[in-house]
Amino acid sequence: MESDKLDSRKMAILNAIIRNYLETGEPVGSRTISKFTDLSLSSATIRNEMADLEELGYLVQPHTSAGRIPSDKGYRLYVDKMMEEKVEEVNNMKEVLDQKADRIENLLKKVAKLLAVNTNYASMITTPKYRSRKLKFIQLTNVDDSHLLAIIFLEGNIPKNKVIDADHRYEESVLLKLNIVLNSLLQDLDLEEINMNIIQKIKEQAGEDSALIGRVLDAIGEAIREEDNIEVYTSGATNILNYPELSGDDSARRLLYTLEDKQELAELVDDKLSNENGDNSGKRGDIQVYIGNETPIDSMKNCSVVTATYEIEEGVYGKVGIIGPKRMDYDKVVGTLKTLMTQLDEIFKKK
Amino acid sequence: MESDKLDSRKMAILNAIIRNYLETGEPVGSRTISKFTDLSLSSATIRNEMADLEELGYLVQPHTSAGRIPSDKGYRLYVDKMMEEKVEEVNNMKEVLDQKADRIENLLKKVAKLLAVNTNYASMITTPKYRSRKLKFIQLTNVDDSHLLAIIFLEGNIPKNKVIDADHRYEESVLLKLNIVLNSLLQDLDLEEINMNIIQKIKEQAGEDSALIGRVLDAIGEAIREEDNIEVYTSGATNILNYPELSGDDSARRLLYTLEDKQELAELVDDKLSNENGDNSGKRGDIQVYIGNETPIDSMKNCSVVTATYEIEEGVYGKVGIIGPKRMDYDKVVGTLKTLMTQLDEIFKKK
DNA sequence: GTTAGCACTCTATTTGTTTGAGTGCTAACA
DNA sequence: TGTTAGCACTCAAACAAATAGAGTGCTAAC
Repeated sequence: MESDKLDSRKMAILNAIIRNYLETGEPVGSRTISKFTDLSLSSATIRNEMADLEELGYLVQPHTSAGRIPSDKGYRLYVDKMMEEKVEEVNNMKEVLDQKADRIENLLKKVAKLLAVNTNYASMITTPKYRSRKLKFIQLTNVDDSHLLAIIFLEGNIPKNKVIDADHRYEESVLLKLNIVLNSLLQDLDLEEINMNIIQKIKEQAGEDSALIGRVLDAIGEAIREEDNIEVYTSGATNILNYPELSGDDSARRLLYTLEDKQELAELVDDKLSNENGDNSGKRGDIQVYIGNETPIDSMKNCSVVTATYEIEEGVYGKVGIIGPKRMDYDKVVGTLKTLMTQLDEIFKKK
Repeated sequence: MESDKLDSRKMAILNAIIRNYLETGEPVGSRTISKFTDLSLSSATIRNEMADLEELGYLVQPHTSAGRIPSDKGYRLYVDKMMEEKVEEVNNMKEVLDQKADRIENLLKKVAKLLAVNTNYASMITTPKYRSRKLKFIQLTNVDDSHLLAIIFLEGNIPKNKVIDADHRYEESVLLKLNIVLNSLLQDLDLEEINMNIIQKIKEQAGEDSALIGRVLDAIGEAIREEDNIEVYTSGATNILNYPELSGDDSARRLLYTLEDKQELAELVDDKLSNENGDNSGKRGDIQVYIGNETPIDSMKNCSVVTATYEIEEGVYGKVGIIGPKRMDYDKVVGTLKTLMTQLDEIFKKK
């Protein structure tokens, strides 16, 4: 039994086969490789080598009289050892990202679209995940006779508005007092730290207006939870339909379905793609490639998924991903993501 | 030449054909109708009638030796004259709509999903369109040494936050003064009414802080424009793939594409579906049915689109739509939309 | 006006045939 | 011993012909 290590000729042949298949999408035969490469070997020799490569699990034959196509293992080897990382120019990246995006959401949506347009695959991007948001600052203001507005600033300078029902109009002086009480006791706390003890203190200090406090705390809770909720934006989902190997069976349908239900997708991505902090993932700038069955998301088992982690500030990460057929242009996708990461880094540092 | 008016037997036959076709999706033949109805006519007679109906343009024959299917004109007659409007129960509607939805967006998203799940077609819903938003109230607050927060209340009690760059920290008293100036001069104005004249006045009264005023006004402009922007939420787009008559050619692909690009879709819906205020549309509770080519949106020409207009408050409308194959279950869809409209009305009145 | 009957049309399905790409194996070669 | 030419073999895809079945239109009789 041969060792699992491939000699350089086998490597060259495998490389040629995969490159050819990525381009054409057709099973590639011995004759093609014989001409296509400068190894100057006859098709017969290639055939022997191909048979070996198949036995070793790097290639697969769709049927007896067809050429070979790469197996997942083959792709894996290609991605790990053979891929040439060229730096990818990304069309319009500069213009798109330089537009002022007041809200991070809008920036993320743009990024997703940019990726989809540039690669012709589907893309997705999550909002960044904070460990747990802390309250930075809260302010109550009169709106009308029966409503107050709570402006809630969370860690990361994110303002949230919550309208609160009130039984009557509050005097400015009362609001001022409440604001001071709330801020002095709640500042820099996250949800877990706001316990009964603290709540009790606030209510005491608030005196007769303690009824309102409950509603204010609810509003804070809501605001924090909302912001903690990871969201996912996708783009180019319909690009998937361009790849016959996916639209043939109902892979494409299932994939589109997953991409459409953002709620579920967010959970999947959060659970499955971000979870493996142990090994290689999670470090900024790193790119992960999931090939076929390696993908932890069921409906993407017939695809490859390439993800990257962006860092918006110390310790606050989000995920970007590109989903395409297994025969995706890995060089390009990885290059594109790397370029994007660099650009995003610059943008976030500036802030 | 016969009159275009159909006698009651022709009506009955056409009705039977359409109903049958809606169910099965297969061209329906004379024999089927002969048995299916209680007209007790032989297939030969039906055949003669069918030939007439075809000549009159209500039916179409895909090919010589096939049964007939309804033409757009046939569907139109069906929708106008034959449809039986049963009141549709909508699954879970109560539960879903009763959940407190603090933001109108969330309610709309839920409605879209509800419709898609209940009908098995695709659904879309726009945010309501205000004529032009007026400013109700603005308040500036210190955030830190180089930023202010502008809380901008628009007509309809919509709070918007804008963070404004500041060169230094402003004294509370200064902010108080600015707030008063801004509110006294800008209250209840829309974008068009905020003209150079007014801007000049504000700057005068603001004195040395007039530099800031420009940025504040920009923020107001942005807030109003953002809120004026119609957005569209969709759901169940992938349901489209369940209908072979659409996924056969690339209708489905084009439709999915349209539904994915919310930006473009919003414009289309706004332009084309809301535009015809002249005739029947736009009145609350009215249902419009666009069959095939009647649809003003290109990528939906092979579909039928059923829309309704909801009213969130006096004069403020939005559109809901259901997109499905031409052989959609019109009775059900119209019924569902009507039920929904009633429910929404209740919700909005409560507010 | 209605209907039975029949010839006719056209699609969809099946079956068989051909073509061509590609393989594996063997035997000869350097 | 590794490489190659040659050949028999396999299989999917493309094409063609045959068949079955659903449905029609028309005619003639009721």
